[in-house]
Amino acid sequence: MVAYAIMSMLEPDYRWLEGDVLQIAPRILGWELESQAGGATTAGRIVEVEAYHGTNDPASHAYAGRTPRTMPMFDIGGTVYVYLSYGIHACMNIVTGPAGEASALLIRALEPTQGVNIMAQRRHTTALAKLTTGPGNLSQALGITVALSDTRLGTVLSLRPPTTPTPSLSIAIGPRIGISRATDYPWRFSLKHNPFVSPPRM
DNA sequence: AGGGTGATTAGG
DNA sequence: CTAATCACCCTC
Repeated sequence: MVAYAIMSMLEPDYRWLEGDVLQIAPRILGWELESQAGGATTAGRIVEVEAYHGTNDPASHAYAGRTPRTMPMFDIGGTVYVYLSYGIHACMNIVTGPAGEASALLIRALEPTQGVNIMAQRRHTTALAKLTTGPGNLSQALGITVALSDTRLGTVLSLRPPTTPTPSLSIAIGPRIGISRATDYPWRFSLKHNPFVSPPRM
């Protein structure tokens, strides 16, 4: 009992990520994504995500079934899935749902909260607006690489809840960006009027 | 609007 | 082995 209480304090509870990805997507806005990668603490509030809905979503990497790369997507909610895009950009996803479902949220933009100087060094710019906007850019800022794929939230990467809940009226919903299939699904979620959301803003 | 960049995947 | 395809980003 005591051991369980201590474990609960040390390990944040990510079981809420085992639900439906389309329910979780708006809820995760406002949460802080914190990284200990590279021996420094960097973090930002999540302001934009896209939902990828398992093996039935033509735009999802899981659509083709289980492959070596996408294996983490088939693990339980709270697993981290990072893939390399166009040979350059590491893009980070948080897996949702039960094991076998392969749904995930692509983190598309953050509002910087911790380690701004380090992020500026890694991004080779001091422009705050360019640090953590776009999935490849935020990974570079937080030191996220494909080496972190198939890890679990609560190790190198972790989530911290928002201080105030996000009103549903302040959430914009629209089609996903940069895909060639299922382009009409309204599965992109962002905070309205937030300057760190990637273009096109909604 | 166009191109760099290289892993990943299916197909021969 | 080859070739196509990319859940991107920067510069022009």
